[in-house]
Order: sequence, then C-alpha cells, then structure tokens
Amino acid sequence: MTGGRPYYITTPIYYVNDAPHIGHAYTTVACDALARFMRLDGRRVKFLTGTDEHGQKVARSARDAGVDPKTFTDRVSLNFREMTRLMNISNDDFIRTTEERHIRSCQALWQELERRGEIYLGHYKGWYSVRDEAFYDESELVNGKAPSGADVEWYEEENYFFRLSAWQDRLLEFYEKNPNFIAPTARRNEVISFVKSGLNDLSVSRTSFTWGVPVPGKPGHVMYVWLDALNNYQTAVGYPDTESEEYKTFWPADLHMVGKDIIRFHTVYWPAFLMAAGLQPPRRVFAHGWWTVEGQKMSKSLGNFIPPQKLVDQYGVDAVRYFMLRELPFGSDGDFSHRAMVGRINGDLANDFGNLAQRVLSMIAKNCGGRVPAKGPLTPADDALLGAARRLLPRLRAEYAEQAFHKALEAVFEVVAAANRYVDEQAPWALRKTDPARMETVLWVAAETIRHLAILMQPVVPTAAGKLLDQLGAEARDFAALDGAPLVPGTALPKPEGVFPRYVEG
RNA sequence: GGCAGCGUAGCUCAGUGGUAGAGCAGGGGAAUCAUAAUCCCUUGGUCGGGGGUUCGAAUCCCUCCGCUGCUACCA
Repeated sequence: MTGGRPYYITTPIYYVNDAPHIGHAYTTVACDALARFMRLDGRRVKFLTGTDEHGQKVARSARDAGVDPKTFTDRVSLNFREMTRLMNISNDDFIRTTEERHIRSCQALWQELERRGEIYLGHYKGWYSVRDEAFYDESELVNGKAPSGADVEWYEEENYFFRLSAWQDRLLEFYEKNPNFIAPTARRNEVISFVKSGLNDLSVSRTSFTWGVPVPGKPGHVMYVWLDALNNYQTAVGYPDTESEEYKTFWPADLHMVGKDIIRFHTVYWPAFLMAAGLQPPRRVFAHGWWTVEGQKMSKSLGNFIPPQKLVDQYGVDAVRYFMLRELPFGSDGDFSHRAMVGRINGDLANDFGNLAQRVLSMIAKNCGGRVPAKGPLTPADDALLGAARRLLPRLRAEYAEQAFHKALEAVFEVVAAANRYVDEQAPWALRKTDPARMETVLWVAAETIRHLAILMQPVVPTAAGKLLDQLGAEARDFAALDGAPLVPGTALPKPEGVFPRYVEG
C-alpha cells in the first residue's frame, strides 16, 4: 500500500530567545514519529520545523549581547538545528523567519489581505507593560499595575488592524464542518467557546520596534509577530506561488502540532488570515500537553528546564523518544521523572522487547548456524502469533491518524508480550533435542514476528529498530515489506547484539 | 465570578445502565533460550461524600467537597 495522499506536518517555529528544552524536543519528536510513519506507509511527506526570529525581545537580547539582530539570530537559531540532530529528527526543511523567502511570502500575504479590504488603519490604545511585553485592558489592571505586578504605561500607536471580528461566524461554521480541525476535544471546546464569546479586530502592525517584516508601502510599520510567524507554514511550500508544484501538493497542511499555549493563534487567527486571503486553512491542529519534571512545573525561577542534550546523554535518544510518546496519553500533561523513565527503559524496551529479540536471535545464532531458520508447516499457535503481528498496521494507521502514540505503542507491545508467551509455550530449547525441524519453524515464526515489530517501531526508535532489522537480515523496511518481504530461510545473519540496553543506576 | 472538565486498586489510567478492569508496584510458583530477562497464579477498590431515578448506576439526575483548564493580541 503505497502512494497515499501527500502529508505535510509542521512543528511550531521555536522562539530563538529560548534555549531548547524538553518541551521543544517533545513537540518535534512527536512530529518526527508521524513523518516517519507516513513515509514508511508510502506517502510523500514534507516535515517542517524552524525558528521564529523577529520581535522586540529578540532585538533587545541581541543588543544585550552586543551584536546586531541578524548576527544574534544566526547564532541562536543553530541551537534548534542542533536539537533536531540530537533527537534524530527527519525534517525535510528548516525555516527561519528572517529568510528572504519568508519576508517575501509575508509581504505578499499582507498585500492580498489589504487588497481584499481585510486590513485597515487604526489606533491601538492601552496600558503597556515593558516587562511583560504585553498590553492590558483597563479592567485587567490591579491597583494601577499589571496582573503580574509590573508597572504599566499608557500607550497609543497608529497601526493596522485585521478585521477578525468579521470572521467570527465563518470560523464557527468552519469548526462545525470540520470536527477534526482542533484536537484534543477539550481544546476544541475551549476554542469554540472563546470564539462564541466575541472577537475583536486584531492589530497586525507595530511601529514601536523595527526588528520584523516591513509592512509593504508603510514605512515605520513592521508586521505583528504572529502574522509573520504563522505564515512560515505557507512560505515553506512556496507561497505566494500558489501554482507551484510544492504548494499544490502540500497545502493545506495536514497537521500543525503545537503546545497548548499557542492553540488560539493556530485555530482562530491563522484560519481567519487564510480564509480572508482566499486560501485554505490547515486540516488539523493538535495541542499537546506539558511536562512537569519530577512533579514540578518547569519555570525560569526554578531553573529546572532540562536540556535535551542531558537527557540523551543519560538515557539515549531512542529511549527518550519512546518514553515521551509512550508514557502519557498524547494531549494530556504528564510528569517526566527518572523513576518513570527507567521503568520504561528497563520494563518495556530492555526486558520485554529487547530481551525477546535477544533470546530468539541467540538461539538462531547457536542452533541454526547463524542463518534464518527453515520454515516448516505452521501450527495454529504460529498462525495466531503471525496474525496478531499482521493486524498491527491497520490499527497503527488509525492511532497515528489521531496522534494517539501511546495507544499505537501499547498495541505493539501487546504483540511483544504475545511473542514472549509464544516462545515460552513452544520452548524451542526443548525442541532442539526432540524435534529440531519444529524448533527451526518456531524460531522462524518468532523472528518473523520480531521483524514486523521492528519495522513498526521505526518511527519511534529509528536507530534501535534499524539495528534490529540489520540483525534479522531484513533489507526492505517500509510498511509494504511487512507482508511483502518475509524472512528468507538460509539468509546469513550477523552476530546478535542487544539493541535496548538496561539502565543501571550508577 | 462565568463556562468546561476531572476525582475508579499503592502509582498511571481504561471502562458511560446489567455481577468492578489493564499496566506497573507487592506476594507465591514454573522455567532456564535470553539483557537475572521470561511465563503462570495471586493480594488489593463500599468506582470523592450524600441524595434521587431504575428491576439494576462507576455509568443518568441533584447537591456538597477537592483538583484542573479556558475566560484575546508574552514563544
């Protein structure tokens, strides 16, 4: 089954002012698993990530660092590129909002919105807090200060507004007609109730700073950061050239993966901007949850952000990826603890899956001359196990389609458990003396099952699954090979070697 | 304050009208191919409290308690 519909998936572009942490790694790993899954399933995939580099905060950080903004962002954007390498991410493109292609794209979008009368000149007035870099309504002030306690000052600025208020009904209609647009359901309900409560027009230009995309024909104005940032998803597929092969193939995007903090921008503003420009909104936005660390919220004051490098050094990249996608229902918040991590590494990966592979491959190495064993007549027990393995793909397609990674992995591990039971029940070590031919068949069935499992685990643990397939002598590794390329008896195999080491406290 | 959701075994959760479930943790046993891994059996819950509807409620209704999210322009 190849040649399905193209698949375009994006991470948010990460704000360069932050250092990459576990949250960034999480979003990106989830997208990577989806991208890899879809590629293995024969779909043409575009997987985009990148960095958001404009805004007053960035300009200030650059100034503090004593360099110009471009030099500064060139430097810090690399931190996120390095994170993709570290986490073994298979992105097809890495976009930066300071790139020429993006500036052009944003200006074209602006002009289209303006041409259609969706943007008008107005005045922004409000209480502004420099510390929070945010505006507050009169009603939000507490004793003349921001809710955060920061000082505020009266602020008036001439800027351009987007007619968001005019899109309220059309947005609600869009949500109604596209029930899968916002996930999980709880988030969808929140967004809908927010839109129902009424929308105000949105200021989409700033004159108070210059580090942004210049508004075409309006000296002194730069674009509102979110209009700039969201449009990266279109830039990467060639906008404004909507007739390009790339754009026609991949737009609208299949999935924008986001953290729950930025869902509104992606599910209210973004579809409104696009519809207003006569363009198609994305098909789906998924808002995942947050990690706490050892039971505590991550915060700057606690200083408990975990750099991805530290996790990978300690546990290994495959283990971290597996943990992130298995430990909690995708969409919910969860806790990242050492104890839970070790439980997954040793319990699931090393003991259940790793040891299954090791015990089977060792027996093959010792008793079958290091070659794929001969396959004799199959018993009902053999067929039952192989059948369970073959039924996984349709199940996984359904779970991945809903970003239910934990359920997909649970399904895989049900078969891992079934395979361990099978080996125990068939006891090939006993058959070795009583019925060597049957022993070979049992080992073939077990190895063939492991091949299925390894192929299906590639999206989550690409390195370990790849090594496992090496050891099985399996050349073809996409999902078409599941039923299409079973193990060939007699194939010479390399010496088995553990691919999921136990974590030992030290 | 308003709106929404949640509260089920030690832990994480599934279960939305018909005799309480899974994984992990705990206890006992089997096996010995294997990363001392695996397999089998098992302890454990008045399903947050109270009231109601029903032949029957974790599951529907009311109420109380506790927790969480959202309530616009900070990534």
